[in-house]
Parts: sequence; C-alpha cells; structure tokens
Amino acid sequence: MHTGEAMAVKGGGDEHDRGRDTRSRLRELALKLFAEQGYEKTSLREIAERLGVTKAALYYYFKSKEDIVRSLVEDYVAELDELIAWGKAQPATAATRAEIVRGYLHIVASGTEVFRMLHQNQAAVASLASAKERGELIRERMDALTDLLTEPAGTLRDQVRAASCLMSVSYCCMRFHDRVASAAELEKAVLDVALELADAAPADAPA
Amino acid sequence: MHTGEAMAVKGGGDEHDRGRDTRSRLRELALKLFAEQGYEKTSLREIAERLGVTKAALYYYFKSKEDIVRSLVEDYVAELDELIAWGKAQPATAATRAEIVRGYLHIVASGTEVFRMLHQNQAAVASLASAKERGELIRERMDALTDLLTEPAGTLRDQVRAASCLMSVSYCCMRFHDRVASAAELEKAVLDVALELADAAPADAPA
DNA sequence: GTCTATAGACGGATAGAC
DNA sequence: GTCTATCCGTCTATAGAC
Repeated sequence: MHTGEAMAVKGGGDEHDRGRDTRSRLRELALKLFAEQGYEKTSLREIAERLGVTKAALYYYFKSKEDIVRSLVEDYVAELDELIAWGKAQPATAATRAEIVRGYLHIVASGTEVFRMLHQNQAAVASLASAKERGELIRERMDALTDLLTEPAGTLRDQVRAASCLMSVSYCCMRFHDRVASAAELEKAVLDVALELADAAPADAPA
Repeated sequence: MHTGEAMAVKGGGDEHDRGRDTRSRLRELALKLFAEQGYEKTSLREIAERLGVTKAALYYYFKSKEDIVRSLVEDYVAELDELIAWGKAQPATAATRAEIVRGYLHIVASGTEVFRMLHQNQAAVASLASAKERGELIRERMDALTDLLTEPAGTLRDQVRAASCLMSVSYCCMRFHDRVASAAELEKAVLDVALELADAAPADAPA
C-alpha cells in the first residue's frame, strides 16, 4: 500500500529490540514520542538514548530532525493528494462525496499514529520548512477536501457539515483507536456518522 | 462574563500600542503568538522585543512562561467545569444534551483564540506541569462532556456522534472564525450541525 | 516597573576516528 | 554504521542596579 517507507506501528513493543535495523526502530520510536510528548519536547538525545545509540548515529539516517517527520508523513500526504486529484475529476454527486469520505477514512485509518502526531503538533509541524515549501501539508489538503464535499453553491451550514465530517473521521479514528475492540467496528461507526454529515440532507434544520 | 483575567482579543491590533498596561498587552500578544506560531516556537525574547521591553520585565508579571498559559486558559477551564457539573446534576434527557451543546458552543465562541491555541499546541500544552496537576486540562473535560452527551447504554456509534459533535463545535468555530461575515451566523450554523449530532437519531443508518 | 548582565542548561548539528 | 568530542546557538530564569 505504501511505497516502502511507512510501516505498521507495533503496539506495545518498546525500544529494546536491537534485532531490527536501526532505521526502522528509529522511525517507529520517533513517531511514538512525537505523538505522545510532542515534536519539540522530544529531543534527538532522548531518541538516541532509548534506541541505545548516540545522537550522531541518527544523522547517518536522516539529515535533520525535521527530515524524520518528513519521512513519516510523506506517504500519507501523497495519498491525500491522490484522493483530491481523483475527486476533482469526478462529477460532483452525492455518490462521489461518499466515495471521498470512504477514501479519507481509509487513509486515516491506515496511519492513525501519524495523524495523531500531526493533530497533536499542528503548530510545530506547520512551521517546519518542508511544510511551508509543500503548502502547509495538512491545512491545504483539508480545505481542498472540504470543497469537494460541498456543493458549488453551498451555504455556510453545508461547509460546516463538510468540515465536521472530515474532522470527525480523523479525530474519532485517533480518539477511539485504543478504546475499542475491533478496528473494523470503529471504522463502520465512524463511516456511518461521517456519511450522514457528507450527504447534507436538503433542508430540515431540527432546531 | 469572566473573572477579570480574560479579555477580548483585539482583531487587527498589533503591539505598537504602548498606551495600555504591559500585563494586558503581554497576555494579548502571547496568546496571538502561541496560537500562530506555537507555544515552543515562541520565545520570551520575541514577546519582549515586540512588546518593547526586555525579557526580565516579563518576569515581573508572570513567574514563568508556563504561567502565562495558565493565566490565559484558567477561566475557560473553569467554565467547562461548571458546565460539566451542571450537566451531571441534570436528568439525562435530549433537552439536557441540547443545553450542554449550547453551553459548550457559548464557551468556545467566547474564547476562540484561546481554544485555537489549545488546539494547535495539544502536545506542548499537555506536557505542562500545570496541566498534569489539574488533570490534563482539555482531554479529561472532553471525555466528561462526551459521556454527558451519550446515553448510559450508548453504542460505539453514539459515542462517535457525541465526540464528533463536540469536536465539530470547537473546530468549526476556529476554522471559520475569520472566513465569515457575522459571528452569529457562524454560531447558528455550527449549532444546527452539532444539535443534529447530539440528538442521536434512533436508528436510521443511511449506509 | 524596567533594565543590564549572566548563569546554566539543553538543543541541533558536524568533524573525523574507528 | 557507530562512536567521541565539540561547536554554537537559543532558551528559561535570576540577581541586583536604577
């Protein structure tokens, strides 16, 4: 599914498995710490220590701290871009919108930990050079997807529904990820709610 | 509405107004920078410079950088706690849930910039000492409110709806705050969508 | 209330040996 | 591939004069 950089994040595993190659362990641990403690609070010294190597060793694999994040995120950004490109080429029907929601859910669900990191470090990640070059990574993509979920002549309420729909997907995937028995069950519940929001029922304001 | 610490964040105003007292200007500028650039990326040096004073002067007003955040946030946390306490004392009816959503919207809308800061710096703020003492500030409150919006025997789908409802309110208030003509119009649209999610229509899954 | 000066720690990053 | 050693910048915070 991914091009090779990304891998599943092992659940309970810690950093004492010297067996695997350093690069994988480094990526895995960095992702975990960035998501848990924050990007700026996590120093390369801490990563190196817990990995059982020195800081200098990290620079053999990544040219900078920021480069680690880039490596963690790039595949998912590419998937979002694919989805957006596909959506733009489709007719703006309810069926297309549903398919976009499903696609977005699929992407988020396959990279929960990465999206958790992005969500918890928005300010820090946004001010990364690679983020600025490539268009703020997340924000622009969310805007594009929101547009695709909104009818051309959409009202503010429709835009709110569309934005809520996407936010609901990413937020709930992260929030309930560790509180639920089966991932499939969660995805189904999230999809249900998101599709409701995306379908934008004509005009029956209940308030 | 607030106890005196909080004040409205002036819109376009910058930092060149030496007229007002330093403490207010400090709080205002810090909030702006924390929200825009992130808590960790914003140094006291930068705040002091743009304020036209020295770093040392800041320590006359706040005993630490973290203390500035505490001062910015505490009133809103108190309001959330009030809402939660009120909700727990009410019968678990649909009317109560609607009132909780309205209350939450009101709190968020009255402190958009503060919530934007919290949202953009979740990892950084969560690892603050004051956050750990007082129970992670936001996360626990969101959990409590989600519970109040969910029937005791709620399904996962109901929990997802409740979580989406709250997230939708805070996220959309922030996201559309500067893209909309009137704040009242935005609040109405957000409330519409949120109430739909909170009412948790019985069982008509559209998928 | 605000300043100058500085302590003291920690951060990312690099050079060069092995 | 990994290490030792080190550079240099920045940060929070404090002491003490005015």
